[in-house]
Amino acid sequence: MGSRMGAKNPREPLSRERALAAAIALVDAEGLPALTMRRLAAELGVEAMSLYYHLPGKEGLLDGLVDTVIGEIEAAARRAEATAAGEDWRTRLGQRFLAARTVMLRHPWAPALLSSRPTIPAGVYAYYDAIIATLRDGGFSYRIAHRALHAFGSLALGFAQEVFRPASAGGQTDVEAAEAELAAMAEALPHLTAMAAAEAHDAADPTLGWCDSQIEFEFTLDLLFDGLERARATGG
Amino acid sequence: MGSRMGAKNPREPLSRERALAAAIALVDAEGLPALTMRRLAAELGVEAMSLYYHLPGKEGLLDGLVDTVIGEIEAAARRAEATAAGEDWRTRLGQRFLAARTVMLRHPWAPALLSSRPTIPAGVYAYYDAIIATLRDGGFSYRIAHRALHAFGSLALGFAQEVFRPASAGGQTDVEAAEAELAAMAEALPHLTAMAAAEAHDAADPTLGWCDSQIEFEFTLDLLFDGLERARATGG
DNA sequence: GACAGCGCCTTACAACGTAAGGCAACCATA
DNA sequence: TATGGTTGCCTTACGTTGTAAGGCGCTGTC
Repeated sequence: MGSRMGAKNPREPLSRERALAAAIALVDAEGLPALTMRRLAAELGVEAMSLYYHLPGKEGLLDGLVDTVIGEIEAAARRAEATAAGEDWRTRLGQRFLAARTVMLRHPWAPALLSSRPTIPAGVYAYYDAIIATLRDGGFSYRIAHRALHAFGSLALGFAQEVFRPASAGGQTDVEAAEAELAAMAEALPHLTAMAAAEAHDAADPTLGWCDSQIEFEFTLDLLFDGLERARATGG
Repeated sequence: MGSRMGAKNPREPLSRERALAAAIALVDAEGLPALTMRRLAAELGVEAMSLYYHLPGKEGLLDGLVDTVIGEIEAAARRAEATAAGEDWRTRLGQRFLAARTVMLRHPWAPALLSSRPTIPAGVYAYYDAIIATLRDGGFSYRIAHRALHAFGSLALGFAQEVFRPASAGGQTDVEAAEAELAAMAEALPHLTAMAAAEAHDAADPTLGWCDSQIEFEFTLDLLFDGLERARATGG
């Protein structure tokens, strides 16, 4: 039972970075609710209170997670906009937003966490600053740039708006119940079910899981960009 | 100490409705974190466990809150669209969205609660169904209607995207610290501060609290509606 | 008048975040 | 080399949360 019995790697010394990395791994794997101080500590082979020497409480931990994600987004966006250097404003912005989206898809918990934070993380302001820069570069007034930011909304950070989420996401595969539910839905929500029927990309999938694809994201992007271009032309 | 000593109103008999009403009042007044089972029970002059006879746990309580808000939105939207009957699709939809927004402004906690729910509330589908109906009535294909729903995103439910939230919303009025922070910001975020300076509606307000007005909401609405109209014209 | 059950309460428990303090190992200094 | 402070982790304990289990009084019915 000697402490520090192992030869190499006698438990490397914990740190904010290690804690944050473990937290992200944990949340990626098991979702936000799984992230408790005790659980994270266990994941690091340590007791809960030990975390407090490297992190200012749970709130600070969450702030760290947010900052890390924003950092990833910022990095991805910068790369994306670098490869699109010289292009017009909309392809540059589009690349930026799509890059942000890939990060968000890697961390599905990020939107919920970000929007639950009591204050807007500092990194987000930097991100917005870059957007405004691109818009200004594209010949937009501050006024339209401002409104554009609002219009983009969470889209700018890569949030995918999932209109339809499977009603029972858990391993529920009660077929007859699902069919009954579907029938009831068809009566109560005629237009929605008609749309689903008309739009179902893969016809074999009755779970309404056909949304939130890249297509929708880019459609919205084009919609907004077109609108902004016209707003600029008519002089905002 | 006789129980039931009061003459009239000997504590009317609790019910799901009374509990939900009290919960909404509580959350309106003190925010979501204040809503605990014990606190809500106390507000009703009752013990915590008594709530479980009328509500299926806290999750069920939150579901009830969501349903209530969606109900308010639905009612307001129906009224709005009724007064706009006969108008074209965009004024009808616009009225609907603005009505939803007034409800959301009454319940600032609603967006956070709604987006934190693990499954989309049933009422939302009904709401979307009405939107699709209006779009179809306006001559849109299901495909564009589908994409329109995604493009609207949370806007359809009246969510106001607050790009800027006061960094320290608490009664922090440390003037010199705020000024120092502002100066640092001007250096780190030149475009954003320039925009803020150019856009500040009331010049005396340095807290960046000049966003998220009705104007921005309607601007985005017009942007999207214009775009959709053009998408319809070119045949989606 | 016995009895069923509704409505509320009491008690208790596990899990959470975290305050307070302890203890071993290190490191600089005298 | 002895010593005292600092660092890094642990132990214990507390208050708060949601809620399972069961008790107790009132009310209505046969």
